Amino acid sequence: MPKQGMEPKRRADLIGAVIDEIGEAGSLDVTVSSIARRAGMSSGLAHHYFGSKDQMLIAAMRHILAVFSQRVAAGLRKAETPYQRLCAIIAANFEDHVFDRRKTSAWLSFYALAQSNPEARHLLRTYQQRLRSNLLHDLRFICQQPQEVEPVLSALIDGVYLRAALRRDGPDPAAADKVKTALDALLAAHAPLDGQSQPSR
Amino acid sequence: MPKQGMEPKRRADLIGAVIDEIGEAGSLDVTVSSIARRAGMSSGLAHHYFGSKDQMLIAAMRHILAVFSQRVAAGLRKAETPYQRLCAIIAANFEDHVFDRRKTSAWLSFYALAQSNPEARHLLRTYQQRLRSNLLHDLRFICQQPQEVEPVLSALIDGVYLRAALRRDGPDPAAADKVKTALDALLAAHAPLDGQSQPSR
DNA sequence: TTATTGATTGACTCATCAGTCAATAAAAAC
DNA sequence: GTTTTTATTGACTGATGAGTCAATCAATAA
Repeated sequence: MPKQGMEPKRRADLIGAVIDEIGEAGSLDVTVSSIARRAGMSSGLAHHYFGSKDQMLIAAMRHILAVFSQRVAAGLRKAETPYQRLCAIIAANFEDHVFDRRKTSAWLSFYALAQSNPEARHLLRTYQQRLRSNLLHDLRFICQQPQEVEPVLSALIDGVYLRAALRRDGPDPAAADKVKTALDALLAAHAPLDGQSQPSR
Repeated sequence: MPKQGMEPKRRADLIGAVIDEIGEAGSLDVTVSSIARRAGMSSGLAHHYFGSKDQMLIAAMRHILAVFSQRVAAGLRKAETPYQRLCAIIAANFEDHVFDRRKTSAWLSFYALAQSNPEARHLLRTYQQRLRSNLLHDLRFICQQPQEVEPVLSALIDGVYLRAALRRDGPDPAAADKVKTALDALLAAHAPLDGQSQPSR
């Protein structure tokens, strides 16, 4: 069995297993053994590659974040106007790739983890900053007080995500629309710079 | 020492200690012994009164919720117009009584707990339903699509709370304002029934 | 006084689990 | 063919912690 170059595959398998286990258990109370078993290896090997359980959790969090970033980037590439770009960012949060039960469940647990684990907290902050700068970039074009609108939009995205994740019945098709409802209202209230960039469909 | 009628005080002390411990640890990984020690009694006694650790956690959650409800009710009593009532509901979420570090920290952990513990999930749902019906009651007076606006407002409150709680530096005075910003924008966009009930200050 | 009840302790049991380690096996390098 | 490197196992250790329980103690009721 022992072939060379196993490391990347094993790491990937373990990360997948971490997400599955957390998603299924609905908490971080999962054992290294169960994770390893699910990934088809011994607990010793899991430790061999990740060093500690915490490192596995962090790696899983980082992975979810990476997939998410990738989806945002893909969405942005297709968008043309600032308004479309904003919609793309919003949509990315609730896309099926991102919003599957295992991942949302894990994500909620990571919120809790961020309170006690500095590395997890740092990752969360990174996510938040990226979201903020993405939103601000486009808001500047179509809104007079981007600084006021951005925090509202960010919080709303997280709130809608949180609630949908807690409901636990898969992707909510209306989720992104709720955010857009608010976005439109906020844009209307915070006078756009001119008429052209309005909800250009 | 053994006096009669200790139960209510001991239960209250334990609940306080649970919140303190979770707040300090930033996670549900707190031991019954440490909770009991903080509350000034033995671990055996803690079990005597609550039966299990989970029951202590649930009791603490219920307590936080009860305090919150009470603060909402107090706020509502002082409000007169529907708009003022909405503001009171929003403000209650970020009041100092409610938004102290120990409690927000515990609350985040409860979000995670709700994923695996049915009783915790039920409590959360109760909170959400109460919030919804409170908001809807007043939105009906000053908004044409209360059904559309309510979920946005609810999610926004949770999102702002979540983010402020994660930041971990005490009450954020601007938190409630963020929600009100959105509320005003939403009200403006979803045409109020008439002119009178507008942001009547 | 005596019996009963509720409060209280802390030692004990039992289980769980993270992390270690020595041993093995296969591939690759020489 | 021998050596080195890497993958891999699973038994083991040490620690921790939830929940139990028998025993004690004091107040109250009889």
